Amino acid sequence: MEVQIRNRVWLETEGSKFMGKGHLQLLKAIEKTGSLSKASKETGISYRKTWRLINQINSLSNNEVVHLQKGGVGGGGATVTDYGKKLLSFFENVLLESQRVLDTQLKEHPGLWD
Amino acid sequence: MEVQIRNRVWLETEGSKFMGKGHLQLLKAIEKTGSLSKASKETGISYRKTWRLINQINSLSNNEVVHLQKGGVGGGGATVTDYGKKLLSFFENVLLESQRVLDTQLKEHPGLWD
DNA sequence: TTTCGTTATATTCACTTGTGCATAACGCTT
DNA sequence: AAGCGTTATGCACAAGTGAATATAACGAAA
Repeated sequence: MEVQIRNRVWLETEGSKFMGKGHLQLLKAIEKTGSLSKASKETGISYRKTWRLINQINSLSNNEVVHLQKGGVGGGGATVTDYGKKLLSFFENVLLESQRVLDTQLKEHPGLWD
Repeated sequence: MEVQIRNRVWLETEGSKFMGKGHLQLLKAIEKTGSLSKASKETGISYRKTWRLINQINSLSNNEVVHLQKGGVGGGGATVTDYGKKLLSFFENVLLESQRVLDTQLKEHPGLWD
């Protein structure tokens, strides 16, 4: 019996979801592409959801996480702020670390799945 | 800015969910009450879902986790097997430990939420 | 054979979540 | 002033999830 341990981690503030896996994917894709629409295609997440997630993380945070420009050269664009990059790095670390711990716990109990 | 870190942990086997938070609550309640219907009321989880979760964990596991008796004395009942108790104990530990690790990570990065 | 409380199962409804499509608003460039 | 690609937003639809309800099936005890 092959057992895997999975987890989902997210940050909350005042009961509202602040940052999760989707946010992380999008922040990375925005860094790479420079726009919400391209990040949407890159990740496979619909633009509707993309916009909602970025709007969420921006409005819940005291500091701006993604800077949005509507109109202008190239039609506009989106960039991850320095603060956003710190946040991204922190959360990515948390994800890796937590999964590592869980896998360890699993290995410490062999023979439980016979 | 008050930030909390949350997580959901579950076990999978062959792509199907095997055990999660709901299962854990129910196993505890079954130990206490001796029946699915009472465990359902105890936890506030609907009987439909209760039955489905227990059926899931039983059919995905090689060993019986909850022993179900349909009909008979008192109409029947449900008991957690010895194996089920081991499983319960393991998973409860994993939940506590993982939350502990996440909270630690959060504390290691003060000033990120100013 | 009847009774009892339980397990087992189908059906319907509401709620949530995400997609897809359409369209407006924007502001720099030409 | 026109064009462009982007952000911003509404609306209808589908899919998944769980609650509520009703009812059948079961088997030991009386």
